[in-house]
Amino acid sequence: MNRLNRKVEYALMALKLMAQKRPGELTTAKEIAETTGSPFDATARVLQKMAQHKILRSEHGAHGGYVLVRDLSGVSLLELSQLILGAVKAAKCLQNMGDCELKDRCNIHSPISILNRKQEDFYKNITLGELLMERDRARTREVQA
Amino acid sequence: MNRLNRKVEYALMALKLMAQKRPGELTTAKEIAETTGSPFDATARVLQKMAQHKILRSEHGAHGGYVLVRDLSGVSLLELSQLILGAVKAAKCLQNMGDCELKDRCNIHSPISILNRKQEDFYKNITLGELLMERDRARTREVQA
DNA sequence: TCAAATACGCCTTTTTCAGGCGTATATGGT
DNA sequence: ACCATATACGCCTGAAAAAGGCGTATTTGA
Ligand code: SF4
Ligand code: SF4
Repeated sequence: MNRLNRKVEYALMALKLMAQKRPGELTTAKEIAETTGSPFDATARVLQKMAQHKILRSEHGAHGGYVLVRDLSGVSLLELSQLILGAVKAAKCLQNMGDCELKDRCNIHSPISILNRKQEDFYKNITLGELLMERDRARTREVQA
Repeated sequence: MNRLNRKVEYALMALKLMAQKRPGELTTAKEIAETTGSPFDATARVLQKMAQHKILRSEHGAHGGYVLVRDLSGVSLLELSQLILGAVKAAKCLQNMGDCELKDRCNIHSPISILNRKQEDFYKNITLGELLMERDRARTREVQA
């Protein structure tokens, strides 16, 4: 249904790259942008956001960079999206400071709120660990197909 | 995560309204737009789309209108979204005719495709019936909380 | 002192979303 | 026959959101 935000994609690419490194090894925004092809500025911004939220640790100055400090199996896709995008709800009226001009005549408030809850549960249960570290996912998919 | 498209909201409002009527009773786009406060044109368009896909039946001319012809418990939110929005995938590269400029260097193809599949499954399992006909949903929620 | 890196705010461009307009067509009432 | 009221549909414009570039400050190792 919904297309993944580009910034979230950049974050996932960066995390995937960093997860493949030796523990403690630093990665620069430049390196990430160059290997993935993503724009430097946008990449740098999501790295900063993730550092603020303690998913990464940043080191300033020359030979600086970022390093993964949280176990990705403990980070949900919901958390990642929220820290990058801010809380995104299923409808305007649920959003923080959201004012929908239909709010008085609207007849789907409770369906929308139910859906919102289900969506949050769904994304909360997808961890970046399981998403990015697909070991023998190929085999699994063949079996399912 | 993702905000529901406005057209889909209009469709849900219309369906909810029509589901509350006597079986076979016609509802006009004008009535729906006026009672829900949604813009007439946008509402009319989603009604036409739903009629094309045989969720509604339309009657032309004076005293015309729309009537629900499918059991909403057999219609998924995925189906509704697809017929209104067209197939929407989790990323550009999965979209029909989608060309992502990163596709060769991108390192999250398979995570994205896994996510896409999960999302589709999720929305496929939400029926409009369960979403719109919330009988004693209030009680249910209290118990869960 | 310089080079390389993070940090951050602002701005423009691009793309998508939302919705209005015009017009054709169908149909029942008068 | 004519008109009022509906659906059907394509096109176009304006608003909103997404995407991303620019400038600059700060940190730090060589
Ligand atoms: S339309 Fe109804 S549900 Fe959607 S945002 Fe406005 S009030 Fe909330
Ligand atoms: S970034 Fe990777 S996943 Fe996202 S669209 Fe481009 S290719 Fe597909």
